[in-house]
Amino acid sequence: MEDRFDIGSFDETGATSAPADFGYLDGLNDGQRAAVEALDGPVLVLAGAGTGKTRVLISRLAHILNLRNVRPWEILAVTFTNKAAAEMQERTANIIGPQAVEIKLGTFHSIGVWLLRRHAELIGIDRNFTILDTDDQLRLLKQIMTEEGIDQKRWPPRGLAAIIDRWKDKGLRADQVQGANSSDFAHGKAAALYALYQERLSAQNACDFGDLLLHVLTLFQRNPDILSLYQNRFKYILVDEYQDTNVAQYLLLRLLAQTHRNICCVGDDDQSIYGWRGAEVGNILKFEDDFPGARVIRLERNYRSTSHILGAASGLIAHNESRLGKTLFTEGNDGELVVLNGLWDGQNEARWIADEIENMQRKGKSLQDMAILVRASFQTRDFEECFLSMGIKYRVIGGLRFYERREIRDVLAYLRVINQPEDDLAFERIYNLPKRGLGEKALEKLREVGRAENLSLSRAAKLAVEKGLFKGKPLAALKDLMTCFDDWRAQKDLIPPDELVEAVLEDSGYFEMWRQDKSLEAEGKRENLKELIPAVGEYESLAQFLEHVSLVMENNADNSSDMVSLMTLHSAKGLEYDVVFLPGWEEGLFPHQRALDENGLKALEEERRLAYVGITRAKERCYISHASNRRIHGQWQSSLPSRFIDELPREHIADQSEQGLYNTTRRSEGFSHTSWRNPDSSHLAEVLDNRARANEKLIDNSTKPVVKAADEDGLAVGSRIFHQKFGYGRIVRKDGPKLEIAFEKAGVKKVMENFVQAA
DNA sequence: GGGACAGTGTTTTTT
DNA sequence: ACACTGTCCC
Repeated sequence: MEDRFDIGSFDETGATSAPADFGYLDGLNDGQRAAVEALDGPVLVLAGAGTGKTRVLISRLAHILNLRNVRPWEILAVTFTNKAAAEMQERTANIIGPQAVEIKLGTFHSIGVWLLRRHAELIGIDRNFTILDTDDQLRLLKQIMTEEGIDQKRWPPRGLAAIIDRWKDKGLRADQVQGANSSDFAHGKAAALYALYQERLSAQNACDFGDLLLHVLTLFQRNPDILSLYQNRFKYILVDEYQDTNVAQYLLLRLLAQTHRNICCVGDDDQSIYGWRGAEVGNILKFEDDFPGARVIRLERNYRSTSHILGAASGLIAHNESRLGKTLFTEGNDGELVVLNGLWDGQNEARWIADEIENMQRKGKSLQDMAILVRASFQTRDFEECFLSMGIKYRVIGGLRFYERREIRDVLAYLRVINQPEDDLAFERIYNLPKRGLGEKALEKLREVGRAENLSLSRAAKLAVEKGLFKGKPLAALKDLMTCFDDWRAQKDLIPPDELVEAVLEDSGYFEMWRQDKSLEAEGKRENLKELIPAVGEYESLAQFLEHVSLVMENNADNSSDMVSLMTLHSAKGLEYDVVFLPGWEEGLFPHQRALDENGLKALEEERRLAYVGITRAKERCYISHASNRRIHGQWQSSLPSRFIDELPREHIADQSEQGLYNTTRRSEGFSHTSWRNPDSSHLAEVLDNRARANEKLIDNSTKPVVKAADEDGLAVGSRIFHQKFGYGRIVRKDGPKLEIAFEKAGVKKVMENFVQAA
């Protein structure tokens, strides 16, 4: 497949000879049609949620091939996820036939790898370089920090990883951040550590994910001849989810589009939810400046949701200030109001949702058309417990992927060393796994040899054995391991990759290790290992398999049986369900306190977009809920309804909340919003002020004590109490351990007995 | 080299 | 609460 795309070798003779079929244009609305037909020049398609964006992209691909003298491989189509790429590939093939596979279509990263493997030598690495994932990246950084004597308690390696990632997202190489004030990490050593890290990566012939883009950028910037090859080749460029591009990706696109200027970016600024990992909404906001003369086409007709759902979502997102602004409309029916409910705690919330699910199921709705979308993954737990006990089938989407499991990563490390002897990280992972009596000392010796001879660990190991630097048990162990590697490498291109993996599992003693292990999880690990073999068998070579693994960490979601889906809001982007439940709309959780602490108003807007993404996933019914009490990190916490609830237009909402549990305006001075004082959040400050003022009123008429018989703890209706979070208040109602309390500052709330003390 | 213990940090996630 | 890390000691 690789070299079919070789520059210069392709056929320039003309466009498709078959008579053009324009069937894909049928049924497009005006906006969609305009977006499909505006073939030349820069085009920005602002495609709101559910407006048929993918259909437009695919029709556009077909239209280009039909009308312009262009071969499929002269079109570049970029997506963010493999899933999106696969979907586009498939749907395009349905329209234009087998030539669809010749379109250069993939994720930014897979296209980066493709380019890098062709021109690796120009940026100083070998074409069979290894792609490191986050885990390897972190281990390498830890090593470097240890060597540099940096206190990893004070400066967590994760922090450094994030700093470097953000630099790479911005398209900044180590030499471009020297002396950057960007970070006082480890007393300003971040830039130097970044440089060291890059040195180590090249020495190991490895790239991290950021490099897959940054190296290509460097390649293009330093080799104008290479750049122009691709500038000429790619006559049409299409970009999906443009709002998620980071600066490096944007720079790459801008370079590539320079010659033909036929670039079409499709995105929705209101669905930009990845700012925290370097995405720049700015890219979409300033498209017209970057590509002068750009046509901007808005897709505003929503085909997905009922008008109440759309109304609720639009009303909410209208509270964001930095947006291009779209007005989505639907010609579908009103449908049901968006249901809002406030509940006592997380369990009740789960129970209520479970009941609703069962109701709907009884009315004939299938489970696979329903989803529960949460802000943070720990929230799925209450639901899992509840569904398990009620016998509702569910599946959790996201979480640990197959290739991230420890036992799989261990085997992958073996395979990586076989494939690429320079891969020290992989070598370190397995040189003593299973235990073969090689410890820290042995590794240190190998490192020394490696440094002296400028060799990688696995090469140094071989040399050390030959030179007789080891004795006794370590010698035998190392010798044995080296013989194994020699054998495996010799066989690597002679036997199919699955057989090689089997050999590795047996010869290395790795599988045996789990056979010996009598612990509960060992069986599962063995199962996973066995599952790995046929998976590898699907590839032609070991190298191909490894590349697939590092780029396509697939979420093998089993779509076969009827289950409710549970996932985070982030992973729900791009999906749709008839019925969507959005639990946990509480201050602190959603919007997430930590996001607000770190990024203030900017984060608040991103959280709001996340809420918007959530609501717009729903086609027919949407349920939003919040709980007054929730256990977070083992600690019970009371919380207020999310400010996003206040922002939902009432005309689209059916509030089912119990009286007293839910009041929009219960915020006041002195608690919950103390932790973020952003000077430029005046708008916010105003909102908070309004809420506080409303609270004053509420307190006045809610503090009438009604005295009843005293309880054994002295907690009776009418008694004055103190609560950690809400301050002083008076009990107005009591139901076992559940108290309803009129707080002096916080308004009326339901609280558990054990959270208050008599005052 | 492994087991016991203390300490720590718990948003989101793709590539 | 809980899971994961690092450290200490045998």
